[in-house]
Amino acid sequence: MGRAPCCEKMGLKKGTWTPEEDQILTNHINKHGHKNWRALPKLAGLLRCGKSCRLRWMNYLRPEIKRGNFTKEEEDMIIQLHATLGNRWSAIAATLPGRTDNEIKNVWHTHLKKRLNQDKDKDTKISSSSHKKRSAKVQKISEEKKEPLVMLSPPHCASSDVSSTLTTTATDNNVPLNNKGAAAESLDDDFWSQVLSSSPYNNSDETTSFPPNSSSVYDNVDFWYDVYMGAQDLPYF
DNA sequence: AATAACGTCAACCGCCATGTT
DNA sequence: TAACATGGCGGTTGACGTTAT
Repeated sequence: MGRAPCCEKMGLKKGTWTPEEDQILTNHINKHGHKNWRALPKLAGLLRCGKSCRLRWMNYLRPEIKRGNFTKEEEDMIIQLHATLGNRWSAIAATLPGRTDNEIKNVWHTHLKKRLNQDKDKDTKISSSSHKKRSAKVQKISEEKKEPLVMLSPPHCASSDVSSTLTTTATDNNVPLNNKGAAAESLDDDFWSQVLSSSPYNNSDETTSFPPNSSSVYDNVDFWYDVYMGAQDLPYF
């Protein structure tokens, strides 16, 4: 037997969502949550397939979604994480609260790829001082890595810790939280173990938080930068 | 003013992983 | 354990807005 189609094609609306549809979906989810996406449109009275509803909610309607342009810090973080994670947009999104994988993917394709190419062109012409700084930083990291490493096992470094630290912004009990945390959890344990063991933030002090506590995600850019730089030393990449 | 070219972004599609029966 | 259902992810598309000619 073949796989069941995602949704009934007949009679279901496609394309841009109207404000009315948004309102209906938002009201329904605020009231009942979204335990079953496939059943949701019928229950809410929407002529959309469940997948479409889920996408609309996840990428646009969730209250924790941050709209507006990406900051320089966010863009830098995306570039750095992309170098490490590749096109694992959901994993990258897990580190940027309020940003969706779709949004990050779009920004990457529209802005950042270009920016990277430009930077690359510049780099081939000038050896920048920032590069030297980074090299010095990497060297420092390498030196620190000579110390015995204590591998953080997932239960300790726990991607769930990552997700809770980085993505938990909603508090409405009726509304299931953004599941992007699960995306972070989906990262290979091996990956995080390797990256973290390479990171200067890895030490035997179990009280060290991951990432370090800070008032905003932007304060963590250095943290992710260091994780990234550490990861670059891994043969895996 | 017209329109072609380009950029942006919301949304769709198909596949895969995981959960359930 | 197999079959199926569902959620989630990444790639891609197409509509729309903006800029250049």
